[in-house]
Amino acid sequence: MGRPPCCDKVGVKKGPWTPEEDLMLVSYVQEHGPGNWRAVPTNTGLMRCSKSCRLRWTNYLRPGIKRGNFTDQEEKLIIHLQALLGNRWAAIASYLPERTDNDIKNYWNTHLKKKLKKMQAGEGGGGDGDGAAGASEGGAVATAGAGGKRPAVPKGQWERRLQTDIHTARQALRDALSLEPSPSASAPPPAKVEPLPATAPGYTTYASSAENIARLLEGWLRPGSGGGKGPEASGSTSTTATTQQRPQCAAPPAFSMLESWLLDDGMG
DNA sequence: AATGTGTTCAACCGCAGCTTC
DNA sequence: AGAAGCTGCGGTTGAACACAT
Repeated sequence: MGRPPCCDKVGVKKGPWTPEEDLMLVSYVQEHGPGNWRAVPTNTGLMRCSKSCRLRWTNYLRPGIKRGNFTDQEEKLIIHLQALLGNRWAAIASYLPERTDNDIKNYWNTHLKKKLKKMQAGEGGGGDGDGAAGASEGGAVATAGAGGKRPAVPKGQWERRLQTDIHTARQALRDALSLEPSPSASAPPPAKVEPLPATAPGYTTYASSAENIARLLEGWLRPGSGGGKGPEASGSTSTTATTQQRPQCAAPPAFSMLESWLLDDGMG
């Protein structure tokens, strides 16, 4: 088992993707749908390993990805979910369909960790105005299992645990929102973040071209649009098993929708 | 203006689970 | 039933950028 053979091959390109490579990947996925990554380098002529292609697609090129600053609500949701689920970024990302697990992970490591530490220090460890702050360290370990790798939960139990997770997440979100009533419930969804302005930090011409590629796909993405091969196709091609399937290319629901889903008592 | 330090984030690595043969 | 291959995940790294001195 172990590493896919492709990663051992010499001549496999590494490092940042070029716009040309992005274009090749995007057009391939557009034609065949995501999945069967093993075939991508062969069929596209990309000198990348399948893993790299998949990563590039899911983290950057996949349509529907929101880039730029996290909103307060997203931040809050992440904090709570992290406290509940631990470092299971993919699971957390499934609650934020517009964000990638990598993004969330990075945001957690660079912003939220520090923020929570500060908050804890400021509160002298007592108050727990957020509730999640305290749980974020210990709780994470407890839930995520040793080492943070996928928990060794037997099949079936995993599903049940996921349901519990969802339930707990709802509870937490409800708590979070009741602690600090957000305007979003009735107000326009705050999640709509404009593409980074060209002056924004971290914005490069390269990023802009990738974004353009993603934009090109918007039409293809739209359900019912002529293209045909869209998210649905991806759903069918991707592996069937996992119970925590991310809503991969599905047109991302508005954040308020997600909230209402989480808060919806009737479900489950 | 030049240099040093800190921050951010895209990408890589290795492991583990699932599927296929 | 077992081995091999593929995919997905989380941790980590390092280059690029921003800010401070």
